[in-house]
Amino acid sequence: MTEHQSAEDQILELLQALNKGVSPKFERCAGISPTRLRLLHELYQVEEISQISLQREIDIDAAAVTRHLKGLEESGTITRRNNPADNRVTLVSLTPQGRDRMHCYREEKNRFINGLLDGFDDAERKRLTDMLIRLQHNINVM
Amino acid sequence: MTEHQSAEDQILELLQALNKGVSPKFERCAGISPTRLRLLHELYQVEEISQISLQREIDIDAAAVTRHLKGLEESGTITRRNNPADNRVTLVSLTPQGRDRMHCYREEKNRFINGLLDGFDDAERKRLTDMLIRLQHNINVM
DNA sequence: CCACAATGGTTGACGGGTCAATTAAATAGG
DNA sequence: CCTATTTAATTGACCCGTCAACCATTGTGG
Repeated sequence: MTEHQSAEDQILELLQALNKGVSPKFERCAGISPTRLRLLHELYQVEEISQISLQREIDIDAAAVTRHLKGLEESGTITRRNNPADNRVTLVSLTPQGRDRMHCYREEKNRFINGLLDGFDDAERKRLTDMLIRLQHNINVM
Repeated sequence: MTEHQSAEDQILELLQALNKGVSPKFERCAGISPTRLRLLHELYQVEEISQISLQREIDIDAAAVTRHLKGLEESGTITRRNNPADNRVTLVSLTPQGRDRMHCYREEKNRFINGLLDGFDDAERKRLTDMLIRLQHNINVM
């Protein structure tokens, strides 16, 4: 059967290899893990947000959110308090230092992305984005 | 500064989301994790191979290799023995049952990839592959 | 009003990857 | 030859994600 497998085959492995490369490199460049930066990015655009909303934005497990926030709280990047109107929810917000740090992070992130997309013109960036979206869609319907 | 960030920004998150989707879905479809299948795939094309060569092919940590092989050995998929010519290296090979199982796995993998690339014609598949390779390259030189 | 569901969050255990330290074997060089 | 270095593999500790169990709180319907 499909013996020209190599071409398509490669794509799966490329995706895996790519991700294996991207995250550590990003962390080394930006000084923060991609996931944590996404958390902070959400917080940055908002005064205060419940943990559950945060989780739904970021789309990772609630347990992972809890643990990241615990770390970020200890490092003085965020604060948490109970929602007086509903004692189940905890509200999260950036501390002033957290907001400060975001400026560096954003720059590093832009630098990183530009490096990653080096040699891609606008049209290619768009094509790449479209393809990734289509792949994502295909996975979702599987 | 870069305020049209959204386009490029998206790519990082798309890559992350994609990988988050691909691995579990693959495992659910194929009944084995992508990494383990890659290990078995290497073993499939060879009579016997040292752990270190295997590791270099797959490009994961030696510790991870050890643990995967331990699991695969317990499930009767592979066997290991010492290289009599060099007692440091252990030689790994598929058991007959392991070879059998690979037939199913390969089919499932092809099915999965076809699903993933649904709607991509040959030209697009090639373009995608090329782009992924370029991204990988960009990361490596960062 | 009260029992029962639903919701938000935390915790523990597990899989999968990393790195660092350790062990055993082989190889080199004085 | 014997020490010193390199090499292959293993182990332990850690990070990050998942799932499942649990707790507290809130909402709901008889």
